[in-house]
Amino acid sequence: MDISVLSGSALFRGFDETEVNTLLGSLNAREKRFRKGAMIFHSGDVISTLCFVITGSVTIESNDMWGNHTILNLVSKGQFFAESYALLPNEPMLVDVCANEDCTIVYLDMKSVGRLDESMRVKLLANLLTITTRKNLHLSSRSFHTAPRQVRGRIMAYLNTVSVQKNSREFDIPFDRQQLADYLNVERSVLSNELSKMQRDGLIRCRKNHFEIV
Amino acid sequence: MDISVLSGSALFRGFDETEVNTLLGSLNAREKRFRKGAMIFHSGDVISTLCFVITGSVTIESNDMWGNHTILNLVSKGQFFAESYALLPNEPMLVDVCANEDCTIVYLDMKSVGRLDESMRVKLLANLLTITTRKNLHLSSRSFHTAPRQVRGRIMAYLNTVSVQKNSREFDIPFDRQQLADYLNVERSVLSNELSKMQRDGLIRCRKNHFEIV
DNA sequence: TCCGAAATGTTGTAATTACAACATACTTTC
DNA sequence: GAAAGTATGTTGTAATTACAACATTTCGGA
Repeated sequence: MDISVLSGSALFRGFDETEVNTLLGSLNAREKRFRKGAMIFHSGDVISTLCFVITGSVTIESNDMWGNHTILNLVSKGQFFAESYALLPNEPMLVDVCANEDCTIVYLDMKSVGRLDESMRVKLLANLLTITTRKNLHLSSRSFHTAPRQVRGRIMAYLNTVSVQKNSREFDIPFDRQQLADYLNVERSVLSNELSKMQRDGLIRCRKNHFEIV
Repeated sequence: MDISVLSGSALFRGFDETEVNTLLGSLNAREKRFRKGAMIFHSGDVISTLCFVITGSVTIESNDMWGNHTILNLVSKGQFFAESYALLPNEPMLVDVCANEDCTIVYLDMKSVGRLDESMRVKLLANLLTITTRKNLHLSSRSFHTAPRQVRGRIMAYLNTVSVQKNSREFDIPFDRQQLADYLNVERSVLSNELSKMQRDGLIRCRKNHFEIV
């Protein structure tokens, strides 16, 4: 198992290499690979493992019975997912998790946290708290992206956020057109159309998933 | 200060009355009252206090420069808010917090957590973790309510959630029409209109904020 | 390089929503 | 209890979006 990415993660901040190895053992760390498009978790699953993305990326999705397909979040290399369900035992998942590309996931069993000695537990809990708190802010950012009533406003809200994150007017986004549409809660064709108009209006330039804000 | 509500809260689970009093001192607990409609925090504020609703309720809102007004969450008596900003120092708030009705708020300074002795800190961190994790699930529930493309779908998604929470087909909701519209991200008049249609179609019955799913 | 599959772009029409304007009902205050 | 103010319901029109159908581009194998 490649522990370099893991030991640099927010969860193990403040732990040295030896401690990380001990923790990985205590938390019964397991690695698993998925092919692009594979389902990692299904809505309704009950889990107790925190998940870490070693390579690739996954999408958190809501798929309801009327065919509405919504992407709530994209989790990329070096980030965690399923914290909520790992830390609240018996809460069935309300979302699906899919491999957005070929990826490697490490599972960490949170039921074992109680058995750690107190000094390790304090540090781990503090790190977990930072992770869930940051995830909170991240989750609400989607609300800002879907808050504008019109498609153009949503696109701009999203692109602005990415631009600020990447600290540049030119950047790649992790979504293809269909995924961006599902994330912004609009029709794919309407999204394509609006992107064309925005280019004609000189607001942006884009080609595939590379964007530039003019 | 009325500590009975506080000591029964998720934050102080596992602490006895004496410990709660000690903690309230260590965390520099302060109480403040607000009139309905008052702004408790503004977007851009930097805070380090966890906030607890003793009486009344508050709304978490996003108000952008184009006049879009969106309600992200309603926090009622016995619940916490601003955890994310309290726990991540120097993160400026992205939302406004408003008094939804006359209310009493207790501020708890999270900068002081590091000074607690270890056994108390572990318990407090574990409780904070539960709070933020639950808040995570709660935040994503709004995504499910706004996922349907059409107004009727959003209304039903929301009413179903409330119905499940209250374990009854008949219940009150905490929003008036304008607020419900802002929460579901639709026009107020369209919402009113759709509610009328749904009553004519025999799906629901409602009067003011009392609803019944038929 | 060619083919087929998948992704993206374009267009037109039907359906839905936004918005404004107004009617009605309910509340609060004096 | 009347008046004023607020909340809710209704309606029509303009604007936007959904949806379907098809054109074009891109990308990976054969």
